[in-house]
Amino acid sequence: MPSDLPLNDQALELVSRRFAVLAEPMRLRLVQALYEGEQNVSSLVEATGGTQANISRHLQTLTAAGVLGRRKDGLHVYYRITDPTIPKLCTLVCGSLGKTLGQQASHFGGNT
Amino acid sequence: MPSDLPLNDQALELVSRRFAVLAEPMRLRLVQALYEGEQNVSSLVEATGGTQANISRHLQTLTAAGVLGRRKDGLHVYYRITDPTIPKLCTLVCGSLGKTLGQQASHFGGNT
DNA sequence: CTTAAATATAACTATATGATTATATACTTG
DNA sequence: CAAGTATATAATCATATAGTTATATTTAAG
Repeated sequence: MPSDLPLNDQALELVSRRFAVLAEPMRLRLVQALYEGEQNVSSLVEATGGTQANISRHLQTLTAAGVLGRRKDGLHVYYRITDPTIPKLCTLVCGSLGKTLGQQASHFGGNT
Repeated sequence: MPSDLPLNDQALELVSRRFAVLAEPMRLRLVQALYEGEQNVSSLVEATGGTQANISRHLQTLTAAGVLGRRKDGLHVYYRITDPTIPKLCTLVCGSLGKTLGQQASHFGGNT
């Protein structure tokens, strides 16, 4: 827990950038696909339905932000989630949206 | 906790939009300022150092997203945090960044 | 060394949005 | 109703970035 609020300008910039990384549907799709474990780029392209170039760019964004890690094995490059807070963040947001939207969002709350 | 992953396209859109709302330093500054309790626009303008028009726009964005609530009292409009997950989200991100950045981020971890 | 496959990068376009300036709206007081 | 204050909105500009297409890089195999 941050001990001395308010955060200074640099800190706010970093926090907002972290949120921005998660503010794209395709990147969330990639993160989701990696919940089960590491996957190479081709698998992720197939899993997400994106183009190879676009997926590669998003993977780089996620990796640069420290969200994902990269492992190279021959021709293939495997990505994995390295920041353990990512699933927690997504879960928190899903829960919040589930409450806000109520039954319209059956994919969030699991409160059937 | 989401019971049936992966989230569909609409859900991903909503989650990413929620993250996007928090992906701006000025909006985080507003949220921070409201940690202590509700404040009117003038106070928030002063607290954040922004212009009145810009603050008003950001407050509208945050309110439309369900992050803030609005209460009108005469000439003044008071905003408050209504989504209890917001502080938790920020705390999670701060903690994560604190670990990643180490001592460079004395404003995150409070680990002095 | 050549070919092929997996991944990354560059160049470009389109779109979204943050900041600013000016103006409008809403409310209070006299 | 007139004047003043608090807040919101409109119009505009500048910038960031997601997606696409084409090409480059890396590695393995023959």
